[in-house]
Amino acid sequence: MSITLLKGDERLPLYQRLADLLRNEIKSGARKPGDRLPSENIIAEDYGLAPGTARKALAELVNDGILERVQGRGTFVRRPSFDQSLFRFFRFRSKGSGQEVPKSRIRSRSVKPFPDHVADKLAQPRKSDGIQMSRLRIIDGAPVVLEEIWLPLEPFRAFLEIKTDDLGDLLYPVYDACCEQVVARAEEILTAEAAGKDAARLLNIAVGEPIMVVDRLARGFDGCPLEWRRSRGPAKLFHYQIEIR
Amino acid sequence: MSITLLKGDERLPLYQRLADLLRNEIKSGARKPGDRLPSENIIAEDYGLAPGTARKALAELVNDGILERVQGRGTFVRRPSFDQSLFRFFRFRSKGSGQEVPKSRIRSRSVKPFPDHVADKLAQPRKSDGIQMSRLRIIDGAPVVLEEIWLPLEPFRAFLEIKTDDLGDLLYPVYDACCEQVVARAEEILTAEAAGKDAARLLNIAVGEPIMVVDRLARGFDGCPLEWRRSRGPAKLFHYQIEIR
DNA sequence: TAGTGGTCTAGACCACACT
DNA sequence: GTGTGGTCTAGACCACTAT
Repeated sequence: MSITLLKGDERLPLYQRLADLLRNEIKSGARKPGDRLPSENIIAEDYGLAPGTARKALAELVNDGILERVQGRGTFVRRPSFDQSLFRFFRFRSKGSGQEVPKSRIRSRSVKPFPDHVADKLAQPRKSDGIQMSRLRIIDGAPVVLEEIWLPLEPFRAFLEIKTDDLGDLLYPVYDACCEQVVARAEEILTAEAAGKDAARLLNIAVGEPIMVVDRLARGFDGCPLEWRRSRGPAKLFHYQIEIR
Repeated sequence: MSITLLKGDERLPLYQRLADLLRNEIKSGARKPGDRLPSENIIAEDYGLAPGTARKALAELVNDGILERVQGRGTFVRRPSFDQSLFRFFRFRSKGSGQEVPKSRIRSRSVKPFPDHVADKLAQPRKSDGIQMSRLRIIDGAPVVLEEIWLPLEPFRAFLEIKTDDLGDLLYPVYDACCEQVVARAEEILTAEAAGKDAARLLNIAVGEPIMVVDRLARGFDGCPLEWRRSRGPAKLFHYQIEIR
């Protein structure tokens, strides 16, 4: 057997070391979403492993949701999907079907100083300027979610040049197209609070009614924070279900 | 190669059919939590498979959280743990550490007719009698969660004989000990509402303050519903976090 | 037809737990 | 020491995709 070409802790199994290596290549951006990886035989050959060992490493990454394998086509770096976002538990379905993206109405977009808690999340200096946006998401003409979005000025300066009319209902593709920033993952936190005056008016509910609050911090491949947003919707529209085994 | 001894859809791979078979044995109660399975070699032999194939089936069940494997000891049916319950996102930690089970104060226990929505969940006839219990969970002397619990009269009649003082802070072990009912899994649903008069008084918050509501339907191995409970706590103590990849 | 991943086999060797 | 699961190898054959 040839010498192992994998670095890392020698006590770890080979398939682990290979998985870590590939994970890092993806994190660092050396491999981007949609890229095809070499076949398992090629990978195995390259690192002096048996195909089964390479296969096990790939299986682990598939399990982590980082890779996707399609029989006959190859192994691909998975594009992040927000299918599991807490957001989808707001029960907006346009009458009948489900699944659609709610329409957005942009209420404002401007450059102003970050609130301290946002600056901290985005790893920006306190009191420095950022881009703030406020949107209302609407289904069948009824407001369902109010969003406050913050971006660092760099690298999102080009985002300010885009006409509001050209912003669709999804922002992440715009970040990619105009600023070459790709959201790779995110953390979400769910809390609840009583509706304040402004939120109540915009969401068309009574002051003091409970609302669900979802804070999301979106990150790039390198883990660098890209966007912070807070989404608020009436609690009566929210319904989150999990399984315990 | 010997004939396959596995039933099921012949188009499915062998490891899938074996996994399905074992899953059913566990669901039906033929194998109970804590039971040790035969070694992978024995299983492989029994069904005329290669060890690697049996291994893959077992790996799948480990991934599903149904089995647990310990090197040198064997493969075991996993006991359900409520580590992932939404419940743990109520931020009660006794000063300092975390992790403890909050103390319970039983407020009442009696036999009365199910509310319709509870009867439906527990698959009992509407208007029939059930066991109702109300508890307050307490940390450091402060009330944190109010619970309403419903059980079907059968098979829980023996539960009524137990002295309140003998009920600890955890109920599921009691169900097992006195009624031979084991909770195998559960579904939880999270919503929020404004505190009513009673809840506010018991939880020591203002009327109208938002509270988080977790409904849980616990089931036995056969999927039969065993217990329904609704837990309510102040939203300000609740903080739920997820990762999106 | 060539190349990919998916299934399955049949072993060798190691680390760990019991007793 | 014996038996368990964990790692790793080296292949065969199949199903699917692209050309």
